[in-house]
Amino acid sequence: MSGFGRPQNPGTKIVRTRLSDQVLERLQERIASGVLSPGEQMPSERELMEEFGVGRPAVREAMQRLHDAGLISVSQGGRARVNEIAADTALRSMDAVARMLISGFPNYLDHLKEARIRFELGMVETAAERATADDIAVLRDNIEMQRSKISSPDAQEFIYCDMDFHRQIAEISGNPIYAALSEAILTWLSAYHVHLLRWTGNETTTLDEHSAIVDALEVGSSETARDAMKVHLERSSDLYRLTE
Amino acid sequence: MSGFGRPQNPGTKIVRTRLSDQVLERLQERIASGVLSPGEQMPSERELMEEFGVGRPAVREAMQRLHDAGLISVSQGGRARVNEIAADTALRSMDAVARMLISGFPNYLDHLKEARIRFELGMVETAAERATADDIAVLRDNIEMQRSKISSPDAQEFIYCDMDFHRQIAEISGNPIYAALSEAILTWLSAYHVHLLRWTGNETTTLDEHSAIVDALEVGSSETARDAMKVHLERSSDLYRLTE
DNA sequence: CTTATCATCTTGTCATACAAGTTGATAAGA
DNA sequence: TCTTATCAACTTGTATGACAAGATGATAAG
Repeated sequence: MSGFGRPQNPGTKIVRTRLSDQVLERLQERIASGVLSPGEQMPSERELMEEFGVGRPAVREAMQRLHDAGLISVSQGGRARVNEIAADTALRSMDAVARMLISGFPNYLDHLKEARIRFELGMVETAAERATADDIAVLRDNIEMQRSKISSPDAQEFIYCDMDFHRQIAEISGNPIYAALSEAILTWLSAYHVHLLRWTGNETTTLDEHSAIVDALEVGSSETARDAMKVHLERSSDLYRLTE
Repeated sequence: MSGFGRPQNPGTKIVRTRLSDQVLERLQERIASGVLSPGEQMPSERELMEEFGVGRPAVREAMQRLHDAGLISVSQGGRARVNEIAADTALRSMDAVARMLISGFPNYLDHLKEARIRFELGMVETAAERATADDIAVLRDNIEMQRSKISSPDAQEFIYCDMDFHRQIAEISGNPIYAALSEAILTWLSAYHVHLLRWTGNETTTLDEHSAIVDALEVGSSETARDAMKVHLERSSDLYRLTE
């Protein structure tokens, strides 16, 4: 758990930088600095290996890592394209590890649930400060939409509306980090509860709680919104469970 | 922004799965299921290419991606070792993208600052519920340590103590996700303020605010701790700035 | 028993070759 | 002239062989 922001002590062993590391660094620089702007720009592997004076594996591995990080899209036959970077790009790159963490250590699911509650409480406070009349209308529409799905043949439709509700609050907050993080957390949590969740009998309770939250957002009261969200999340939190 | 938790429509175009993708998936399965436990277990590339019936590039690229995700450690000459997975493993894999996001879009620094404040507020509430007498003692020690660094020749020593204070609160919360996220956010933020920060004249104010937070933690009052942390963060927030 | 040497295994890198997909130009047809 | 089909030239995906460089453990010398 040694902080990785610290300047390294002069006694640490030197790191062997592989060629692909250096190529990766150069390419990252170009993308970060905008020399390679989002679109169709990426040079071919042959051009890059000639330019950097390295073999194809070095270039190839660097490109592979850029692809894994979500910075570029590569497809057979065509040149690689630089993606436009966003907050969800970063989170997507840790998706696999996060899933392994949750499935490998069940208590991480509890930690994630706890973090999610705190996160949503903070988010709804921010949303309360910035919600416009249009935002309120969108949320009210969503509630009605969800109400219409109560007796839907596909039970998951109801849950998708629920997720959309929280997604919309994330957008209202105006912070793209919130939006991306909310999306990611919902994805990870839903991977472990969707298929065993019924909600039978709690649908109207959920809708009432959502309405209370929107009411608080409408009058711009952070405290009320936070309290309403807290009630909502702590009740429904029990629905996310690995076993039992 | 299409939700990636949704089941894919049956009309979407099929994905060409590369060989390295399949190898990666198999290896990820083995690590997640514990067949490959943390330690020295990883088979050599030759063994894997023979076992899976693919060429070395496919195996190699898969191993490379495992390395980038932080799941294994590879070194020239020796076999790859499986790392023990933790929350910071996941966050480290998005480090590069996060930095590009902040440096490329300056307003993301503001978004991150906002998110950090909300995050610390939630974290300190949790910490207030769980802090033990020993935890309080550690925090008090840290404050004294930081006080001794006020007139240190190296101004950054003071800041490192400050970061440690927040790091310790993260640990007290008992949630490893908080600890890892706190660490990561501090790292990203400090990359953009450490070198231009003076704090001259504010050192004692900082220490007083820290003391107020610890006092609240000691009596286990979430609300008081939250308020104290809010005062502290909103005052010092102005110190993080790209320009000006 | 300690230490130095070395054979062997490993990953890092390169070069070449071919398969498979994409793209744009060219030629045939309407 | 416009549309369409064909194809040549790129591109990435993959396999193979080769050599360099580091790590490891056994062996031999002291």
